[in-house]
Amino acid sequence: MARSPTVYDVAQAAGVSIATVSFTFSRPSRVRPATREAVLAAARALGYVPSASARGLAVGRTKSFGLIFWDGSTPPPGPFDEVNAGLRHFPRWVHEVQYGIERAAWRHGYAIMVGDGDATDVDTTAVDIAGRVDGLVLLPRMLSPETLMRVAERIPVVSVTEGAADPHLNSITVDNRQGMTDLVRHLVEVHHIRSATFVGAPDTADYRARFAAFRDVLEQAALPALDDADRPDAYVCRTDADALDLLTELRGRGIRVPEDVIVTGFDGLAAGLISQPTLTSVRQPMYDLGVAAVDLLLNRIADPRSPAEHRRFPVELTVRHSCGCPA
Amino acid sequence: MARSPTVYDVAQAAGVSIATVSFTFSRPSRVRPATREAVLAAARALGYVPSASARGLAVGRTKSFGLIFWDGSTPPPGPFDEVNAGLRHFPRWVHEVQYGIERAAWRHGYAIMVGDGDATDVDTTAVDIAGRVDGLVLLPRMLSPETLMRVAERIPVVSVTEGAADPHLNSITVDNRQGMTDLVRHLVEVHHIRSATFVGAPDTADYRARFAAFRDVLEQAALPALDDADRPDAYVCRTDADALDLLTELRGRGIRVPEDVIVTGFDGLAAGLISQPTLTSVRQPMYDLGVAAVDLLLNRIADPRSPAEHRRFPVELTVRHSCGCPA
DNA sequence: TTGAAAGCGGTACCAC
DNA sequence: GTGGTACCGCTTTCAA
Repeated sequence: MARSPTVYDVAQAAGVSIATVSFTFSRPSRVRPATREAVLAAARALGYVPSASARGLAVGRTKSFGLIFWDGSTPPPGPFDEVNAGLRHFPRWVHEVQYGIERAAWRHGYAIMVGDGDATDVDTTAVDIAGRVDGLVLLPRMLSPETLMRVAERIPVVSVTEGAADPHLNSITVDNRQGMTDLVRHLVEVHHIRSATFVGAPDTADYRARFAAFRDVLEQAALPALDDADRPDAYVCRTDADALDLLTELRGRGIRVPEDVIVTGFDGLAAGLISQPTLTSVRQPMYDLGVAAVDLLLNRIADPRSPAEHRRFPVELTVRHSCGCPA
Repeated sequence: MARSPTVYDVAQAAGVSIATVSFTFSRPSRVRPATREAVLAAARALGYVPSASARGLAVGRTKSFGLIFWDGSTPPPGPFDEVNAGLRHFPRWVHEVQYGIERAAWRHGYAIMVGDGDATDVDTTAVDIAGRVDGLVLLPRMLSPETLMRVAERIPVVSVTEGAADPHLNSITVDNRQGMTDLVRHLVEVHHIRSATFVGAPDTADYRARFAAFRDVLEQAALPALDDADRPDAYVCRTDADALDLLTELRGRGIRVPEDVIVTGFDGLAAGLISQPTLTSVRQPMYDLGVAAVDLLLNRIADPRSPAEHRRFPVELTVRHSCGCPA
């Protein structure tokens, strides 16, 4: 790990100026073939690797987007594979969104810088990452409003699946209301439930929307929303993660799903495909959310004074066995 | 998106020099509380976001690791979710390794920069990413030897699951030989196969090791390794991806698995949990491979003159239904 | 405790 | 077509 060669070293070795070295890489046509060859040969011989920091500083762009990764799950201690049996920790919602972001960014020549949104001080992480990239994707429940504004003033920011409190911020959301409505109607009309309980704290915009839809459908059907004390006909969980946890708990208590009680999730995680029973849920188009996020970022970069965009994606009821439908 | 405030702006607003601003953030104890407050207030008021490019240039480190992502699958066109039904495209081997890398890196305060290894010119991508980070993780089958050496001369590099051709490069491998041996022995001893065919090109070190083990076990048992023309008792695939493709093809031809023929994979993808039939395979500890990769990188950074490390991980036979064992 | 100033490694404008 | 050079924004040594 000797000191890395720089443009200066390459220039000297090739007997040209650093400007010529720079041009050789940025606009090869502007430099005479013979000179170009000499520069490239010198670069190769020295093992020249351009410093992105220097370039970024000079041009003011980094050709990369940042992603503040938010997991929301306590990372498993111990051997991951064992703890993850049943796909409980991977892949989750974020991973699939991230994959969409990555592919979309790569297609446009951007790299992705992923920072830890589960760190104790997310705001610091966010500012740190923001300082390195040309645009930032935020996942739900992340930053303090002040940090958010601070970052958004510097680079384009898109918030995935959190209604934009501030209309100046780009956002991607999903149709939580429609998804939850479809789900609960299915339970009412097909499985004739007489009561239901909503499981999970409605503490983000997404979840509040889901809970509201849940409550509305029950009201329309004149059915009661029971609290945890009673055993309802159905537990409607705010996320798949909640639902999977509940399945485990119910099994421990000897309560059968779906025979004794119905359980449903929301998100469409892979784990719901292999759970016992398989999980009825509402599937979000996670990959596409990620792709759209990059799209908005690129739009803002192409035209910084364009207005903020807000896109809403449809979701899809996925009927499986935990609601009593055939597996 | 006005011009971003810099240390100069903050210094001016706070009535101090840029050195003091810098110290306020890097060594707060070195500056008098009153001064510190003034600087922080100014920074907050201006919405100061430090430029990582400038810092990186100044200190020569970026506190980030690079990952050249290699998928090996043709990215699905069209709506991803539909194409990915059955988890065929996500999550794959790389995704789980990546997750391990990310978590491990974050734990040590490093961000992860992910670049596209499926791009037409991987070498260029690699050099580009290498110029931005303090260490690089390479996934299988990636770079030309020249590029590899060039990059490795500049920053620590660890190659995941590719035997280190060059002993100077850190590497993580898995015990392909043992895994394949266990698998084929299972087929011979439990399912009494009389013949088998290896499916998939043995074009990397990993796969060559698997094929060698496959052949050796058959030889010891005095059994023939048939080529594709004949129908063997078992198709032993070099990867799960190959096996899943084969399952689809066989179903199309009306051939039943495992009744008519056995099919096995290698890797332990999630898709094998929900395939019809579920897939007998050999599971790699992907997450742990990622964690180990970061570990090696950190070791080299802590002591640049320490010798290259090579770690080999055990794998585990995962018996499911496609070999004829009970589902 | 604070400030002045010299880099860090590129880019790109302006001369020649 | 090529070279000289002034930045880009931050860190860090050295003096005050």
